[in-house]
Amino acid sequence: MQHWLVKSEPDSFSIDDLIRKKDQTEMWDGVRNYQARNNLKKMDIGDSVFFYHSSCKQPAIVGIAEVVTSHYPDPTASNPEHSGFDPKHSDSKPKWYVVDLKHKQKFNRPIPLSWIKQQSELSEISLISKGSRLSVMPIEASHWQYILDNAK
DNA sequence: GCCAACGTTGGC
DNA sequence: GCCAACGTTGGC
Repeated sequence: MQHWLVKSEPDSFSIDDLIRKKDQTEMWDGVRNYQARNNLKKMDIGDSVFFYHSSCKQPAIVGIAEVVTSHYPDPTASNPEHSGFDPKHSDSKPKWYVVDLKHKQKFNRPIPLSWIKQQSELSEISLISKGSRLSVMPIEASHWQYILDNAK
């Protein structure tokens, strides 16, 4: 099993929004970056995902979701009415993909970015290293475990 | 609101 | 294929 981290701006879609969804599940659409997309395509059903709040007062990992589908074409990319529309994308020749994510756990204590930066054990984590602006990134098992142990 | 760090675009 | 210009992300 692999571990991941996805970012979301809580003003647009927060972990509480995910919890309120039917089956606590949401199609994770709108990824329009090749590296992030490639990460998305590597996701397997059952993989665990940190839910990260970005561009807000306290950027932090706020909980865990689970991958419940394999990747499939992003329907918002083939909808001209949608802001994520891409004329180079089609259902027969998809360019962009989504997976469905299901809520699993919300931390009592979010893990702030500021704390993560202070941990020498996490100095190599993808979240704070080069290319850290990706909205979908892999997390090493050791980093995952270290964060979990401090989340409770 | 600023700006660093990227990614993307497009002229050549 | 290079690279300048531009756009976006996201912390601060």
